[in-house]
Amino acid sequence: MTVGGRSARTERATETREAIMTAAERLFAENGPAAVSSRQISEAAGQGNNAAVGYHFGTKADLIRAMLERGSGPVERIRERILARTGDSDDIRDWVGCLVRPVTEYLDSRGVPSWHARFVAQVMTDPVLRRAVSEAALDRPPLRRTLHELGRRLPDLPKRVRHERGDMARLLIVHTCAERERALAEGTGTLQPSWRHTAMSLTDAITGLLLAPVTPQPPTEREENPT
Amino acid sequence: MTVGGRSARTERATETREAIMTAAERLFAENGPAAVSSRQISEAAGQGNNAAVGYHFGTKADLIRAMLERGSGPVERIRERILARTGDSDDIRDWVGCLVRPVTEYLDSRGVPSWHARFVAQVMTDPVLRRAVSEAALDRPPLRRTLHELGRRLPDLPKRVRHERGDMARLLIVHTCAERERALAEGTGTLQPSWRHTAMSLTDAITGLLLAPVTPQPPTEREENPT
DNA sequence: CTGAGATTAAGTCAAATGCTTGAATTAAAC
DNA sequence: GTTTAATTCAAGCATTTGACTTAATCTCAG
Repeated sequence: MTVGGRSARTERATETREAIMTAAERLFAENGPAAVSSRQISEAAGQGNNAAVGYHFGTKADLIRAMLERGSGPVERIRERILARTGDSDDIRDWVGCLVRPVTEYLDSRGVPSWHARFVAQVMTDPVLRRAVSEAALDRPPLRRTLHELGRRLPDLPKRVRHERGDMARLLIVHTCAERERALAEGTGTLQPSWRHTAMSLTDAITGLLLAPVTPQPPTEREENPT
Repeated sequence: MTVGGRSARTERATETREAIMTAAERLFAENGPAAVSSRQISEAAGQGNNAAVGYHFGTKADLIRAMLERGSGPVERIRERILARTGDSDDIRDWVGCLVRPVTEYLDSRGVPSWHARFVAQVMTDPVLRRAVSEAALDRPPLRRTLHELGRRLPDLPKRVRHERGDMARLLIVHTCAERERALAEGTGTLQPSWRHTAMSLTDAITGLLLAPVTPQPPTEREENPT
């Protein structure tokens, strides 16, 4: 029966796809996406077939898109759960937490070592891959709602400043998590850099960042010389 | 005369080296360091010799190190100038400016389009290249002094928190500048995302980040249930 | 139980890459 | 004016890569 598409054949294929994505995540995180060939990924996934990536995903960019999808699903589910528990709190930190915690808790759930944060950071930084992220990870309803609710509770900033600081918060979450993940994997941190602690640090920092006073723009361009 | 080592021959070589680094900066920023071959760089630099990179720099990692050096020199010189003008101000924003402005002003001096910020961001994110950055860009005396003076004026944070937030500030500067540089190059920004404006935004944000209140650590691990 | 379609295995091939080599060019040194 | 060393050029080599092809294996509907 093809009920639910769960035939043994599609299941086998799904296992292979998962194996490929898991292997790719590690290889990408360790070497950078551009430095890893589809061949290597297929081999690392235990597939004698060196064209397995091509067969199951198409191009390497397609594989990366699928990997981003795989991650953003669980993250958004966690966000929905936290969002529900947050209700209509007026504490800005709660809403920043809705931004941060889904990511850290997902990474926590992946155990140590995890590779996903480093993988995402690399993809986001790559000039040709970066656009795949916005399509896959941004524009999810729970995230949009979080941003909306957070925005309503922020002191009224100029639109432009709000946008800039949103970008900075995003950069901070992605890259800080990547660094923590590395520290966690290498066991380098002298102190426990747990994901719970990381979430708290990030929440503190981003809250401060969003609430920071805005230096008024000089109306026109002037050379710096504030006497 | 070999006075000052400025013979015509070494000068020619220096020109070639500069041409290679300039071409590499653009290619790296546009495609990512791993996706660009030494051959391509040599060709883009106008060298008929496809081995020019190898001859002048050695491996690609050596080239990247040289490129980082080339950038960090001017940046640190600007920092010294700003540092001198800052004197012993007690305004934290002034000291954060000593962190931010050398970078933005250097990028400003490179005109539009520039590629250096994107190049550095990529190198910093690459798992194998990243260590080259710390050696080349960090550990410069003016930067160390800035961090020291800034630290003295910060409210006393736990050592660990201070370190974490320093890392975040660094991430923020590097990646925000990279994004602005891209926006500037693409002319995408609906509003003027000038480097002066970027410096101000970053200074505001980082100041807020550094001064943010610290949520006290729970002494032991507890499950989240803040009711 | 059998055949069709899906999946995996194994190998081929042209193009690209890093590295090396030797010849040609150039300008300083004698 | 010849020698010498630094630099540039052009080609070659072993390896890798992505795309493609062919064959073997597996699943399951009829």
